[in-house]
Amino acid sequence: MKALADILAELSKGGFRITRARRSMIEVLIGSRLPISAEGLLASLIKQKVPANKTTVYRELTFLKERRIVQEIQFLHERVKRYEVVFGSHHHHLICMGCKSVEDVELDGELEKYERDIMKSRGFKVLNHALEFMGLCEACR
Amino acid sequence: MKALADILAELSKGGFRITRARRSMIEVLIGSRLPISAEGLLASLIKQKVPANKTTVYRELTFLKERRIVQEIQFLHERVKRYEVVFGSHHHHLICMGCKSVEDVELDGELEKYERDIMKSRGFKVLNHALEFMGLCEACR
DNA sequence: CATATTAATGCAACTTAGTTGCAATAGCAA
DNA sequence: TTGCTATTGCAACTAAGTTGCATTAATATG
Ligand SMILES: [Mn+2]
Ligand SMILES: [Mn+2]
Ligand SMILES: [Zn+2]
Ligand SMILES: [Zn+2]
Repeated sequence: MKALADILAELSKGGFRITRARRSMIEVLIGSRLPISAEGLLASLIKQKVPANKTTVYRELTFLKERRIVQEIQFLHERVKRYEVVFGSHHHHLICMGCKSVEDVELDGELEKYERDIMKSRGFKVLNHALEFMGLCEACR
Repeated sequence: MKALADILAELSKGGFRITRARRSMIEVLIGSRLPISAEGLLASLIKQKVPANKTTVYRELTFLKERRIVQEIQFLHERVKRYEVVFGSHHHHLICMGCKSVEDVELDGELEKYERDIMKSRGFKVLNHALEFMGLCEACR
């Protein structure tokens, strides 16, 4: 779990400014348990009395994506994009259709086996993948 | 691979009308190698001199989805939805980042093992999943 | 064939999610 | 304190899809 101070220091070193909006957005992203949408992020800022604007939010998300500080996620059953802080390792999501909660899962070592099979049998070189599981969490079953 | 005549017969039996637009849309969907977008579908119809309209295309796609004749696919790297005729079995896609081609892959027996693991270790019951692989096809490597 | 019923269509106006140009503002190094 | 320029806000725009409503056209029936 990346700390706010580290991220800010890294940006500062890169010649970028630490504005109120930037700091607050990163705070909200770090504090958000489930991946958050641009709209949700904006609502969070406004609730915290941080003056912010739709355009700023989208531009800042683009900025943070470019720097690999956040990653964009498109859940299959939603039209909006969501964003989460990039942790060390690549992971996937378990999405509860009951309560809409989202949990992380890691199972990449195993997927790599498929990717080798795909290479062998089809000549297709997998560089990336997207996987999400929809279902019911323990509480909702 | 489902045949046009079968689909039309089934719809006719259900009390639905076989219109020029409906027939042509199903034809285009059957004939399209890679999943096609609403816009692409409309362009196809117009090229074939089938009078059609954006609204009709979207409404027909909704109709065909409800009847499980086509399925909607959201590729992660695109904003538009795509549609393909539903073949017998559930499958996934290999998307070439070079030439944008799309190939089908089936590997579901194996994913079920993960889903059982997820159930055991997290109490999360997987009901559905989405998986796509991005990379380079044989020709583009 | 003629005709009634109603499924399907076309148009325009609307919505949602995100983008862009540009002038104004504000971090921060000096 | 000041200058440079990164960042912001606003309004206008775009892309993808949706909706209400009046009109048209499949098709069942006589
Ligand atoms: Mn996550
Ligand atoms: Mn397919
Ligand atoms: Zn739940
Ligand atoms: Zn290719």
